[in-house]
Amino acid sequence: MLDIQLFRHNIEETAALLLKKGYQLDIDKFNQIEQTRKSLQNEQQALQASRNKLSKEVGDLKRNKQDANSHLEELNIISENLKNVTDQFNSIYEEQKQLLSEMPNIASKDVPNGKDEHDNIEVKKHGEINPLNKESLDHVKIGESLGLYLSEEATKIAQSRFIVLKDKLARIHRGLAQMMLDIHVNEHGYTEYYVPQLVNLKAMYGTGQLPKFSDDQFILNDDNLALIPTAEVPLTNLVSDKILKADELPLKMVSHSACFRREAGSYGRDTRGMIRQHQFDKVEMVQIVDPLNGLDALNEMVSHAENILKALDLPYRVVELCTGDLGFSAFKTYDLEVWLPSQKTYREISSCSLCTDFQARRIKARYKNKAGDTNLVYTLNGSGVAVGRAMIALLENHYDGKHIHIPSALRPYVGGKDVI
RNA sequence: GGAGAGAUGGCUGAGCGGUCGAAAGCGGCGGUCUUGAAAACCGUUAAGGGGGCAACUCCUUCCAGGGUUCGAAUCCCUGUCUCUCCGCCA
Repeated sequence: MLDIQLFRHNIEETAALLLKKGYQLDIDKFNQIEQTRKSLQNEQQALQASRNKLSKEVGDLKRNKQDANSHLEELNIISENLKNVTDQFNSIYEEQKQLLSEMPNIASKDVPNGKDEHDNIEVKKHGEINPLNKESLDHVKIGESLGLYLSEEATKIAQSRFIVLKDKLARIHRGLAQMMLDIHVNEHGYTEYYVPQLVNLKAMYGTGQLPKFSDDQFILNDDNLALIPTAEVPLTNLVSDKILKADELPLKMVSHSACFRREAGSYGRDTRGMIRQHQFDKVEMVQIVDPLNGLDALNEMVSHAENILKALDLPYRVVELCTGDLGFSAFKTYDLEVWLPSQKTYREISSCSLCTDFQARRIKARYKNKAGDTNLVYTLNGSGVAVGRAMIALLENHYDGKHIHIPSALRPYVGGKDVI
């Protein structure tokens, strides 16, 4: 959620910033709501003040055994008015809140302008594109030829966009997640968490998945719970309603979880293979930081994700997302894209975002600085990295026609073998 | 699933329908003392919002939502969560 002060003082400028994120603000409507809110609130508070004052006097009179009837009459009138005004205020206040909660975060000034992913800027390339996989077989062919990739079975017991992995492939998948966790914990200073993969709707609202993107979520309406689309949701909400001490920051958390997405808007995209699934595993990093350190933390987080790809010996590039491709809560985002020989292109495998105080305001995550002031924290999240896609990239880049070559960093996690 | 108890500030915890935004302790901050620190002592310290250039001032908040009342942390109802006991169970 954006700071409402942005709309009170610089609504034109704010509207322009929102437009870059693809949100069209109706300035007149907003101003009108704001004005109504203001006058109703003033009226309500004036009535409350006189009610409080008179009620106090009633107490005094009664204690002195004096007559309070004239006060009581006046109070009846005030009560009636107050009830009226309060109803009106509540409804306009709700309307304003609803409006604000559906607005995206604004982008950093230095984020490149653009419409969609084609306007993203490549900022870095790493690794040589010279895969062992000379025929550019895709992961489905490789997995099936090994007899370890069971898509029909998955469809039988679930639906399309689910997968069953068997034996060595399941082992690689598990090993990848464990390797990533160990690197983040041992080398990058994160604390590992195990978190609920169903969360309440308040938590989903807190990180920005609701109310606007309910179509993308699996929601269990009978239980008021949702399957998490990313561990960012439970991890970030860990600090909701908290006032942290300055020296507790930064908080660096990491978790391996399954992620569930309905992929409502992506019919027909990536239907082959396990690029885009309803259920996939991800190792997620979340940082809660002092606002002064937001950008440094973002750069650091990107390097943490990069280290995973380096450890796996995978060619990748880093792109900065343009304004039109930034997520709802993001202020600035870098994606890591890994080379997929079968598609002859780089595909997203990690996304690291600085969300400034956008989520913090929703979840009331604050910290007290040395001077004793209470302020909102900044939140960041990044994949470190998507496990399924890492496995795909590993298969496609390190398959020599017969075996999958295991990078040395991963070997301890898959039984020590250098080929599988 | 059944029975009972509870939810109060950063934390622990007291609280009679009005003098309660709320005792006390811890913690934080400032000071005295000290070469420095600790201890001791003194002071101070909730959050959110409205109005005002400002000094300041007003409103809201004691789990959430309703209700009773001139007035609710306190009384009533509903919900959520926590704890204890019983049942079931990976």
